[in-house]
Amino acid sequence: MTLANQVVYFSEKEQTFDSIILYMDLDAFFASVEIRENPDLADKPLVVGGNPKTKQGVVSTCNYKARKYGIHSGMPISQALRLCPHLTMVRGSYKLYSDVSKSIMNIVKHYSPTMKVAGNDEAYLDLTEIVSDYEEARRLAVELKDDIFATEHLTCSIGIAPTKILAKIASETDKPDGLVVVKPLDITEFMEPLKITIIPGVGKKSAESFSKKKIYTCGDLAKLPYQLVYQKFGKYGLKTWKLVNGFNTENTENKFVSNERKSISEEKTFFNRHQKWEDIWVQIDSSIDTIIARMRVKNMSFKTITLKIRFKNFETYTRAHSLSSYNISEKLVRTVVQKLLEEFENKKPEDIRLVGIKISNLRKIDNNQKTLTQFF
DNA sequence: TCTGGGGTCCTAGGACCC
DNA sequence: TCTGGGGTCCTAGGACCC
Repeated sequence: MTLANQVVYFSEKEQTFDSIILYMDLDAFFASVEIRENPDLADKPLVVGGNPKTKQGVVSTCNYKARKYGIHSGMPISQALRLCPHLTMVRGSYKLYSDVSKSIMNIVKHYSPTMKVAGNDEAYLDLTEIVSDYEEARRLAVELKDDIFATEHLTCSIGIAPTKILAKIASETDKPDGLVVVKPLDITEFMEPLKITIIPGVGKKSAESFSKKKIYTCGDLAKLPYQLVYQKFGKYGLKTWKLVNGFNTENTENKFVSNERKSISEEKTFFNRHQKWEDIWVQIDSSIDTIIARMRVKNMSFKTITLKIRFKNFETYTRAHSLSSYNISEKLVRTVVQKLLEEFENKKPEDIRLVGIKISNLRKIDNNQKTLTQFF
């Protein structure tokens, strides 16, 4: 299809903003909790994650002192140590983080009944029905920050804007302990100087392809004709173009509907690498156990099983099989995984770096239906 | 340089059906 | 001797997020 035939659709909804959204993000969450528990760490560059003894693994979170050295989430520990040899490392107390997170989300909940928790350390609040304007929203945000600090001694950054994505971007521009409000009429001016990578979803690869067209900031993208953007970067590019030009790219009707879980998975990396097939099967069985247990707690059933294998050269394969109907049997998972694994049985088990199991195509088990079948 | 773990979403090709 | 078109489901891989 040629470009001339392509229809680009701008709806009326995209031109209107009728919501006020607050986004809250806890600052360097895991690292901040560690510092709260052990104040001696406060003045040191600190990372949570990885194995301090073997220096394997990656950075999960780091404090702002560590970020000054160029350290960031996802960076290999060995590289972080090269950037900062006197780095302090802790393994992480994930149960504690989860408890603190729950406590904070409980506080946040008081500020609006329409809330969406997005991970351990972030949440969106719909303030549309709660406040009458952006100034009132700002005052509410200050209150929320004080509330969180008084209870949990942690700081957060807040963005307020007419959509979730803009509120998130707003919060990113003033960290830590920031508060940024972007009103509908200020969107394009606000976006213009920001780096294109500030947009959630624009990662390394997208930034690279944008830079080939001399696009580095949101303003660079905004200036281009949308036809060209669509041609070069496709659907996602066009959506990004609309965003930086101040269009509303969000579906306002169901923006706070909490979505059902789509998959449950577990994967494990072998670090010592002397495993035999037996050891790999021990790991697989244990993963199947936890996954099925989690599925049962959620009262769900599955249709698709996926095996993931990564070799030490980082070559990664996924093999999936879908059943003809929904199922809950762990035995069946094992049988299917066994079949899927056959393809790799001529490989050396010690060359395997990671195995993962995933169930997807999930469906809630209908309790009414269950009781009905008891009668018939 | 060495790359965790739990997720979501997107793309592209192929099978199959009407 | 030339093979439509739309929809749906499945698989594999990859980008990205926290």
